Amino acid sequence: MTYMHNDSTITGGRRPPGRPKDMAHLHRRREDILECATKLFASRGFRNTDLKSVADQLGVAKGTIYNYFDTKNDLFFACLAYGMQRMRASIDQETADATSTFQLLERGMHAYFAFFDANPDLVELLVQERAEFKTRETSTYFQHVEQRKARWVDLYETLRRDGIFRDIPGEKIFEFVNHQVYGALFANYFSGRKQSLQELTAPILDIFYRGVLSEKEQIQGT
Amino acid sequence: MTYMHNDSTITGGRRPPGRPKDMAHLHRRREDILECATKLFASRGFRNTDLKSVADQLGVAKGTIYNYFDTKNDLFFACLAYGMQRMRASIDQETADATSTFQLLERGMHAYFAFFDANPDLVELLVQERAEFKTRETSTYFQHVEQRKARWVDLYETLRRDGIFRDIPGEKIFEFVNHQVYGALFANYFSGRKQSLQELTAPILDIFYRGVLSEKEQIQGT
Amino acid sequence: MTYMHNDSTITGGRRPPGRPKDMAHLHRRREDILECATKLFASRGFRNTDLKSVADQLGVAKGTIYNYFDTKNDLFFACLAYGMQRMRASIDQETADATSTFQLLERGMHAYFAFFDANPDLVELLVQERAEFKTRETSTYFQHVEQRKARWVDLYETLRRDGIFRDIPGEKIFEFVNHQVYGALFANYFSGRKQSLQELTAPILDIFYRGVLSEKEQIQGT
Amino acid sequence: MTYMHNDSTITGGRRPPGRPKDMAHLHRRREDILECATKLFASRGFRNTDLKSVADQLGVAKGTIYNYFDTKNDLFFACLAYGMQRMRASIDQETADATSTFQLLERGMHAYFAFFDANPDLVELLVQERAEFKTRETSTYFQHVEQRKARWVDLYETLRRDGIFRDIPGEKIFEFVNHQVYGALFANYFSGRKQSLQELTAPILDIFYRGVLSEKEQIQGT
DNA sequence: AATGAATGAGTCTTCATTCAT
DNA sequence: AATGAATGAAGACTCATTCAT
Repeated sequence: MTYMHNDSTITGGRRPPGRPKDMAHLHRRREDILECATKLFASRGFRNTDLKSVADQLGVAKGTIYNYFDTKNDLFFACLAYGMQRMRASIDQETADATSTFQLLERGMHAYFAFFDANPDLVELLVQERAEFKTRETSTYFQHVEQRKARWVDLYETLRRDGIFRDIPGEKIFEFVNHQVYGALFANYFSGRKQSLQELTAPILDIFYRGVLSEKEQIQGT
Repeated sequence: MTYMHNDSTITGGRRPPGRPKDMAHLHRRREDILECATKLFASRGFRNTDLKSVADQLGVAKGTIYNYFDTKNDLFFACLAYGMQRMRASIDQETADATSTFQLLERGMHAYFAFFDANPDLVELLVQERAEFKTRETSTYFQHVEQRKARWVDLYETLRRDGIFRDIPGEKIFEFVNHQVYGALFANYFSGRKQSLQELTAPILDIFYRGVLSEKEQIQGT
Repeated sequence: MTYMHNDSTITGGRRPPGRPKDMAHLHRRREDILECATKLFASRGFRNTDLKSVADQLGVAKGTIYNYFDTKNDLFFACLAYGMQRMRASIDQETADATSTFQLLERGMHAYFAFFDANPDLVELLVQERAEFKTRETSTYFQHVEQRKARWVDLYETLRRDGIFRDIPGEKIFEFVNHQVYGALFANYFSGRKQSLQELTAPILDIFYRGVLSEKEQIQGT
Repeated sequence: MTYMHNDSTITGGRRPPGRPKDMAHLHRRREDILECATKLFASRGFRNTDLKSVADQLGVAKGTIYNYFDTKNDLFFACLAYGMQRMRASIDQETADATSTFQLLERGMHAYFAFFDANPDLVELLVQERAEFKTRETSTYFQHVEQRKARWVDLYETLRRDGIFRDIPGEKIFEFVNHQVYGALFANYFSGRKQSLQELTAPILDIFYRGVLSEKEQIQGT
């Protein structure tokens, strides 16, 4: 039974009773929580981060966090989604106005590395996700990869048809690039030294395009 | 009390009082625990695995585990070390009698992939390590990589001096291969589909050696 | 701040400054809250009902409830009082114009059962009260019983003096009836089957008046 | 994989390894917990009793309780079952060697009241059960009642056939007695005064057998 | 060496209540 | 008067570790 004696004729039906919601405030706070939690999840690990410490860090009560996220797990996945969304936005923006195929490839890889140079916490979150939530079908990250896959495979196939790429299936090439990029990302993360990823773009593309064998060897190898 | 190498040389080889220790039994049980714990840590995650379940799985009491390993952390790191040791042994054996540089490279990569095809649990352990023990300087895996690094870099430098590889620093090449291999490993793990890694060896080496650009393009690109 | 009788006599009947309070509205809303809370307390239990759900059900904010009742406990006791008051009114009305002693007894019992047939929630509230507020001296319900006791005992004593009832203390008879009625009420509640209580009046009074022994046995028993 | 190197041939397969279980101790402790928890649940209510206080009362750690009962709910239901089992045992014993129908009725009622005089906590538990666990089909107590019902109805029917009871369905009589007894129990509980229930047996049976009307009235009433 | 009962610190989560607007 | 975000105390439950037998 809903309360019905709300005499809306008085206000002409325009304004609801009570204090109006401050949407901006809610949105801002939600993001504050996401950013703070991301930082802590990343630096201490999901299981070693208790919500009390997130709240303390924010100068907020524990209960407040629960006003924005139902459970600790939910908060974690929201951090993940928030990070992934920013990643997508960042890469899309960087690659939007590429004028050539090669430029697209270079910008894509560069944008990817640049984003993670600036947001290493997201790598940590991806690792945490896999470590703690084993039951999940696919990781958030790979859902993203799958979504973008077709686009890249098409690109590679075009280059192959045009005789620019050798006769290698686009899918294989995609896999190769994907592994390279992914490996660089995680190797950097796992090795503990936080070097710049962006700088890898050029050397990676060099080998990717031309291989390591000298000209002489390539001819012999044929 | 952790199980350690019971240095019988201390007693000068004379038989100590009491029932003689059944070293084989102790050693065997230690490995049983390691194998069982590895499986559970890998499938459920470190934090989601309680020692009670390890003990139950072994048909042993919880206290028994503590006779072999001081803490849960110790057990985890012992699992990791046990896995890494087996990985090293496996790869070393496969690459021992390579007769050419190219064969060494191929066998090395193949041995690596073959090992993880057969022991996917170790990948999980490496991820768990990074997820839970953030304070550790370097991950167990990268300690291994660093140890072997010089050897490979030397190899690449030789090939470069001999004019077989292009004029790319051995270190860069090492990094490239390392990322590729590492990326393949974790991509496979994170994506959830358990495909064969071994099959990747050939296509990876193909691109690694010759790049993706067609002959025509390579010449133009010069 | 709890809603209370706004004693307008204090201001001498002169109109207070500001917008005049819409007493009817306040009163009506107060009853809405009581009715909604009663339903939820009854169906979920006091401790399993949070004020948020009461507010939601009413389509009102949580804070609004606190404008009418100081605490959750207060709200509960108000529900109880509201229910008891309605019970008393209902029974008093039904028994007001009884013309004979027997009719009074029958109508009393019938009115009692009829009320709880129509308002099973109140039984739940009485149980909740006892379950949660152990410190309270007597239960709300038994305060009521005690208030009415003298009246019934007097009645029974009269019947006894008049030789209509056997030589049993009025208090004993009262207790017997009370237990019977009370037992019927709670047995029905506890057993889970919601049968009609009203139908019990006739069979109960039959045994109450004449006992179960056959005429023959009664004589022998003497 | 279960641990299999347990060389049972050494011990001839007779004794399991490790400290043998002290069954008596476990059983005793379980009952200690049940008794202590029953007391606290009864005096403070289920929701107002935290397991820490049960543990403290027992001079035991909180975790210990969880070694014996999986959840707080489980502990509660175990208390309930424990109490009901003792009730059944007590009543069965008292009524076992009754030589006549009347004796059986009297002893049954007396045993019932005597048990609850000695174990008032069980009444509280029954109320708590109904208050907190609304979803449960039937209350533990009424499951018991239903089990015993047939026996009593048969008895009453026999007395009716033999002309000892009036022509009232056994079921009705059972219901009447049940309500009386149940009402006495809960009225006593709810009213707060802890009077003796046993003393009620005689007056209840008196009215139950012969009714309240005087001989004269009974004849007229016919 | 093996056992498993006991321990208790650590955390997530709930929800009555407050109060600025 | 109404609103609902913020608060923080309270409590159920987990599990690594200890230790007497």
